[in-house]
Amino acid sequence: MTEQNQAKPQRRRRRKNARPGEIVDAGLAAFSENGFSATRLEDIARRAGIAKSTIYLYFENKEAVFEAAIKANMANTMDDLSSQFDAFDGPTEDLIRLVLRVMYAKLLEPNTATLMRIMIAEGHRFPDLAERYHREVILRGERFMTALMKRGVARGEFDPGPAQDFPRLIAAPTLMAMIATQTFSAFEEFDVDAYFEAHVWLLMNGLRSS
Amino acid sequence: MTEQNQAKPQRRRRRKNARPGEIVDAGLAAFSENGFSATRLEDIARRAGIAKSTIYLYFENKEAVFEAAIKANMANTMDDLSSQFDAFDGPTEDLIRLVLRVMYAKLLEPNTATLMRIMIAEGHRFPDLAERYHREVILRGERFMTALMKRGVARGEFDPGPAQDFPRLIAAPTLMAMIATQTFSAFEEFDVDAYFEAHVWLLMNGLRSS
DNA sequence: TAGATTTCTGACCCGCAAGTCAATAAGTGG
DNA sequence: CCACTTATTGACTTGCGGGTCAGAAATCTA
Repeated sequence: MTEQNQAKPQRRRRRKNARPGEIVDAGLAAFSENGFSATRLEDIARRAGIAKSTIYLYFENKEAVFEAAIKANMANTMDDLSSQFDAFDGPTEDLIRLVLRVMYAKLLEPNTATLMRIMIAEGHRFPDLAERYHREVILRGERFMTALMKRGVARGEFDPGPAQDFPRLIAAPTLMAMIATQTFSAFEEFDVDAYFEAHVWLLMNGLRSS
Repeated sequence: MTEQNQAKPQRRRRRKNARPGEIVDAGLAAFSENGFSATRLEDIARRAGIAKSTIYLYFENKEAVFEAAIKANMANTMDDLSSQFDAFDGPTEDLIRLVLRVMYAKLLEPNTATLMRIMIAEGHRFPDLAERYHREVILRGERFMTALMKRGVARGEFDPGPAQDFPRLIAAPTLMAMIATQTFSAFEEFDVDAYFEAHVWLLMNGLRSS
């Protein structure tokens, strides 16, 4: 994201405006490896190539770094999706394919996956973050899926059915893929592409009007 | 599960064989609220109504309590499923319905949900636990789902298709429900029963032979 | 009822990580 | 090149929580 400076020769460089970004990046990386509690500010500092105390020049405390890291990543999570939708004119199946592809790409990208994982795990300890995540990611995603469904029904491609009321059903397998690659990757081969195809196949069969 | 003794009048009671169970229960409760790192042994002790040092009579250290808590819960997670399968004779759709119902019940039970959540979040910090979980829960679950699919195809109820290769697609929405109820329940109404119906509907439509 | 034995505990130790601050080096303008 | 400002730091304090242990209390045995 922002500039890396792991092993710059010159120490003690002054970079007031670049610092917050560097700290946030380092924080995201560190938090994703160990979760919130087990991450030491020292870790973050080392990753960012600065002293621990420098962090306190830019952030109130550890929690503030955490929040900033999450917010930074959350901001652009959903933007990629909307751009796909607007100017598409083909069958809804193709559109869903496209959208799901973006979702898979997003969710398998380590930063986002990590963020999601931490949110699932420690969300209830940061209620306002969880709320924000829910509002900005989950709900927006759902509205988006709902629009897709409606489009399909309107064009006579899908039958209306109870699944229309739970757009998150469409995304659920993506979550599963995230977990497979994040948590259990050491113990199994997981062919994301084949899984993706199976996901789409099952979904389309389920939605398609008969 | 085992006997609760939050506020027993008589203190310092000796209950050698009941202790481990009590500690494990208290541990599970505590860990689920705060995750592994943020949980203090003091918390566990208070919940179990004993002194912190008593824990060390029965467990090596904090991690051992965690492992015991997870193992205790894992042991019987899958047993409920197998019992359903064997002596069933109706259409596979009904069987899947039955199985999914058990899965939902299991996963929405706080202890199990919690365990799963922690596994997702901190799994990679406990590789052997994650491996065990993967083997005893994920893989067993998958074998089970595969058997269901085969049964359906053999009876001519389902078409063979790529989804057969990824039985976890069937279970994915259950995971989503877990997260909705665990992490975001404060911010939304979530009608589990309606969701369940929609899940089954979409799934059956997707699998059914046309 | 009086040891002997076993379970339990409070007080303690110790290391680690969050957070502070006076000293210091990097820039800046004259 | 020399004050002057300000970003940066390493050494320090502090509190918290994991882990230990000597002794107290419960239970057992006779």
